[in-house]
Parts: sequence; C-alpha cells; structure tokens
Amino acid sequence: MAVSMHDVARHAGVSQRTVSNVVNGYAHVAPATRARVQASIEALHYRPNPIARRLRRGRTSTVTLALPSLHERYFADLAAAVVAEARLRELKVLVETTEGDREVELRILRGGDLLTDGVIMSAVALTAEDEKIRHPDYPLVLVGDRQLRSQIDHVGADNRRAAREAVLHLLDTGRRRIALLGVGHGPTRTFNLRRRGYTDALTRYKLPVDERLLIDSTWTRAGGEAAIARHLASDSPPFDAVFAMNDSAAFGAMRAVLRSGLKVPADVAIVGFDNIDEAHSSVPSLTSVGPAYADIARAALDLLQVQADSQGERQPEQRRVPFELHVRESSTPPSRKSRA
Amino acid sequence: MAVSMHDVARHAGVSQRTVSNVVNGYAHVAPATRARVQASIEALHYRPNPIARRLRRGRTSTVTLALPSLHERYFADLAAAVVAEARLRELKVLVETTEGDREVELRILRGGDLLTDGVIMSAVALTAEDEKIRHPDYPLVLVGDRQLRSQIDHVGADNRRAAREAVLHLLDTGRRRIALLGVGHGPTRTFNLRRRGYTDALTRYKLPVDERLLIDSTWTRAGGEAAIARHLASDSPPFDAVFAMNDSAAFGAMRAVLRSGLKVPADVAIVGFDNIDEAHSSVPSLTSVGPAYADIARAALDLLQVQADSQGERQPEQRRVPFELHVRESSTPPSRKSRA
DNA sequence: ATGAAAGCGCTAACAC
DNA sequence: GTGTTAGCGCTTTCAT
Repeated sequence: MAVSMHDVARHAGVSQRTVSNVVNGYAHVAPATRARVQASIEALHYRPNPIARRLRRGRTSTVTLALPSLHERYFADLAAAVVAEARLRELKVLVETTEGDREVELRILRGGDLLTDGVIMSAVALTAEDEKIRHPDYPLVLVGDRQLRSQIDHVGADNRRAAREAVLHLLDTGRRRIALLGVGHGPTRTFNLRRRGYTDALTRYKLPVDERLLIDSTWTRAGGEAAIARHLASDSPPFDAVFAMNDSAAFGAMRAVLRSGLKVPADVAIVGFDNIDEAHSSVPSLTSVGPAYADIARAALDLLQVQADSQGERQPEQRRVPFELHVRESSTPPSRKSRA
Repeated sequence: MAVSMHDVARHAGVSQRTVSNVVNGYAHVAPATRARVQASIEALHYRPNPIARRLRRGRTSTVTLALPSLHERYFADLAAAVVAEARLRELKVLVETTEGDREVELRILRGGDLLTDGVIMSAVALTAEDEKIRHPDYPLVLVGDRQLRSQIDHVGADNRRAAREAVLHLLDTGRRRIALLGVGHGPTRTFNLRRRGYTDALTRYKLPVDERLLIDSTWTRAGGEAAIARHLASDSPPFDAVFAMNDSAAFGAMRAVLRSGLKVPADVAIVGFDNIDEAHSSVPSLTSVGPAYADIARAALDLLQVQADSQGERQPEQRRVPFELHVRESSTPPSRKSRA
C-alpha cells in the first residue's frame, strides 16, 4: 500500500487532522507545524489518495462526456472544448462513445454507472418518449441540434441568429442582392430557422425579400453548382452574393460562379454554413459560420453545475449559444485587399 | 444521501455481506435470499456507489489518456481507438489535453494526480533527460513516433515494415521502376526506416536499387510536385510508380504526373504515407499507409496491464505495431477496373 | 449460506 | 491551533 495521511501524521508527530489541514491549505496551522508536516510529506513522498477524497467529499469533480464518436471533426472539436473548459474549472472529463447506439444512450439517460458528477451527452438515437426513464437526480445536459426536449436541459446553437449574422456581414460589406441557396431541402426545422435569419437581416436593412433569389437546391456540392449555373444561365435577376445553407452547396456555387466567368469575391461574395475544414484551405477560402465550441462547452458545464446545486425543483432550460462567423476570402469586401 | 448497501440489507433482512454477494453475482447465495435481496434493490432503487467500490478495491478501472490536442485527426482517431478498446476491457478513459506543454507532460510523468490506474501519453515536449523524474510505481505508456526511450514502455508504429508493405504492393501489382520521393528531408530517423523498407521490398523481388530513382524533395506538396516535374522533364530514367514519404508530397507528385500528360494509375501508380483525409476524397483517391489505431490502443492498454501486474522488476518494452495499407485508385492495377 | 466487523484513506464535526 | 474520531459505502476476512 502507498503511504497514507496517517503515516505522515505519525512521522511528523501530529494528528491526521493537521496533515489534512496542511494538504488542503487551510488557515490556522502554526508555521512551525506546517513546515514539519511538509517535511514529512516530502520525506515519505506522500500523495493524497484522490479516490478516498472523492468518497469522503461525495463529489467526483469529474463529468462524463458521451458522444457518438470522435472520428467526426465536430465531435472531436466539441470534446476538445469540453476538456479545455473543464480544466479551467478543475474538473476531469471521462469520455465515452455511444456509436449512436440507442441502448447505450438509454443507459446513460438512466444515470450510467453514476461514476461522475453528471453527463454531457450528444444524443442521436433517443426519442422524446425516452426522456421519461431519465435518472431523476443525476445531472444531465444534452447538446446538439436535435429537437427541443421539454424535460432535459439542452444546449444548442442559434441557427437563426447565425444566419442573420452571416447575411448582415454581406450587407455590411455592400452586397444588396443576396441569393439564398438550398431552399426546399435539408432538415426542415434547421432550414426554417436559417431562412428566418436571412429575412431578419434583410429586414434590418429595410430590404424586401426577392423570391427569385431564393434558390431551390439540395445541400450538396453538385446540387449547389447545378442550381447556381441554372440561375446564371437563365434570365433570373442577378445576385452579388450567395448565402448557402451549408459549405458543400457553397463550394458548388463557387464553382458555378467561377465557371461563368464571374469573380469571387469581386463580383459575387459567397458565405457557407458549417465551417468545414475545406473552408479555410480552398482557393479562395470560404467565409462560413460554424459552432462556437467554447460557448457550447461553457454552457453545458454551467448547466451541470446548476443542476448539482438545485434540489430538483427547476424548470429545464434551453440554452442557445451563438455560432461564429469566420470571414475569409470568398466574402472579403472588394474594396479591401484579400488576405493571404 | 443516496440509498446504500446497508439500507438494502436492512430492508431485505439480511446482512450487508449478502447484498454484496448478490450485487457482485457471487455463487453460494440461496435462491430465495437472492430473490429477496433483488426485490429490495429494486424497491429502493439501489445503485452501488462506484467510488466506494474503487476505494475498497484499490483499483479505479480507469486510465488516463493524455494527448496534445483533439483537434488533429491523428489524435482524435487515437482517442477513439483507446476509448473503444478500453470499453472492451471494462475500463473508463479520462481524457486530458496537454497542448504540448512540457510542464503538463512533466506533471503526468510524475504520476499526475494518481487518479487512475495509469496513463497513456503522447508526449511531444519531453526530453530523454526528463524520464528520470518519472513516478516509479505509476503505470505509464508512451505512444507515438518519438525517439525511443530507454526506461519507459513505448508503443510506436513500424515505419520500416509499413514502407516495405507499400512497396511490395506496387511490386505485386506489376510495377518495377519505383521512385522514392522525399529523399534528403523529413525526420532523419523516420526517413531512414522508410527507405530501408523500400530497399527491403526491392530486395525481396531481387531488384537492385536504382539511385536515380531516389528523388530528392521536401515532404510537401510543392516540393513533391517540383521534384517530379523536374525528373520528368530531364533525361532521368522513367518510373512506373512513385512511393512518397508522405501524402502531401504524393499529391504534389500526382499533379506533376498528370500535368505531364501521363495517367494515374495507368502509367504511374502513386502511394503516399499518413493516410490523411484528402487521400480518400481526392480524384483519383490516393493509396496510402496509415497508423493502425486499434493496434496501438491494444498494445498500450496491454502494457499498462503488464505494468500493473508486475512488481517493478521489468525491463521497459518497445512495441512496434504495423501500419495499415489503404489501397485506393492511385495504385489500382491497370488491368483491373478502378473502383468508384 | 450468511453474519459481524474491520478497514480502504480521507474530511470534518466536535472537543479542548 | 491541534487532537480525537466518526463515518463516506463498499469488499472481504473470519466466524458460524
């Protein structure tokens, strides 16, 4: 067995209590005593046993992060953010992968093994019905773009606001005829929110929505390219910017625009959604809105803390965190120099 | 407080010992007793306290995985593999990110907080000198391509064998004049191992090494492209395959080959190293060797177990795990149909 | 087959 | 300012 607090106490000729006081940096320890205890700690190479401490304190200072996988960049980045934010709060993070397996998600909903102080989960297989089996006292926060759950705290990104910011960026840099690419496809809820953000921005500038600039297209590269090419070849009204529902469609649009002989961003600015890797490596690089991972992590850990502090008589909360707009070459104002 | 084993014992009218036996599935419990205890467990919604169990058992059944970051795909994939393999062994994984900070790595070397049963670390800032401060009894395994450490168990990938497999694949599919791209650059040790693998393969086929096919180049896209373009434009002997020291150089090579009017893979097969994302999305997709994450995870957890079981009188071990060859379009034999 | 009880290493309430 | 000590909830030795 390793050396315990008791051993140190004996070695220093004090009580265990005093050793504990020294180790935990409590006040009211005579300097001489403290020094003696410190010496014994070093002499014996004493290290406090964190498990005993956890048992005694009744808290683990650890949270579980349950994700479908770590192979997708989105989840890996989210995990990185949670680990970083947890570190600031002196918390550890236990990572579990669910592989999107409903059974695994259900087990976590029931409290898993109760090993940590709570769980942050990105659930993909749970249904609204499943909520009922949730462990009543075990802190749990859901993250991600899934449907709102009525009874469980949830952190999601603010699609409407993100779209508004993206479009405002285009308006702020002088664009006035902004096409919305990806209409009629994608997850309905998500699309509606983003379209509303598009409208919000135009309204802010007192501009009407021109229905002819709402371009029907799947959220794919091929779909975006075909739709934009078709638009450009037709007698539809021209645009000086494209706001695409995701980056794939945006890249398709970029290709169609360039092939038509127009320049990006000089003639047409392009903004995408999701901020995929390619967005910053493409030529020109693509302006895009992406999740603000640090904000998500912070909100999730905050909610866990709130649950731990409350005695159960709370109403569940939905926290919307903003996306981040990454301005790149595809929308750099024509008047400015494009960045390297 | 939550309901404890003691509560269940009282409720069922048995001793705590019997409840423990039931919970842990021990034999020698009368069926009737077991049923009664089970009923009480359910009635009271009893869940064993894992922290108390860990304290008592003296094991946490948890390992720490310390990585520089989770943003790089390599580390995220490694983490995914460790989590998956740990799950099979009924172990939990605590993830920490070091940000490549030497102080953080040193703290882990000293045993960190001793919270888990051991650490798997991908160290990037430690020097050979640092080894000395290692905690003597705390299981630690280093993973990655760093220099061999004499006193700490280490899991690394087998560069020589990987290169040999890659070149054998080219030879097996009929290539006979295989250029080695990236000579004179990159990490010396890594380069030497991979070149040796190249030679091994040729030797196996009783082919001589043609010095003129050892092409000097940085391990970058631009470097690879320039070097191959130069070679093709000169009167240097032609090749029917290129084995590049990494995928970036391989993509450069691919571009140079295509621009010269030659076809990939019909005229020239190309194989890279690292298996980066782009390798499977490019057109044509790139054959490449990459780390076998599952093998790394398995070896690392095995070593941790070995250390836990041994009483310190072991010699440190270096485990070399194989890379995996991902055959894609850039080296698909001309005789076969290229896959979609 | 089951009970009684010690004790893992720590924190903190209670003394003085 | 420091000592004494009772648990936190569990596993497990020693009984019977």
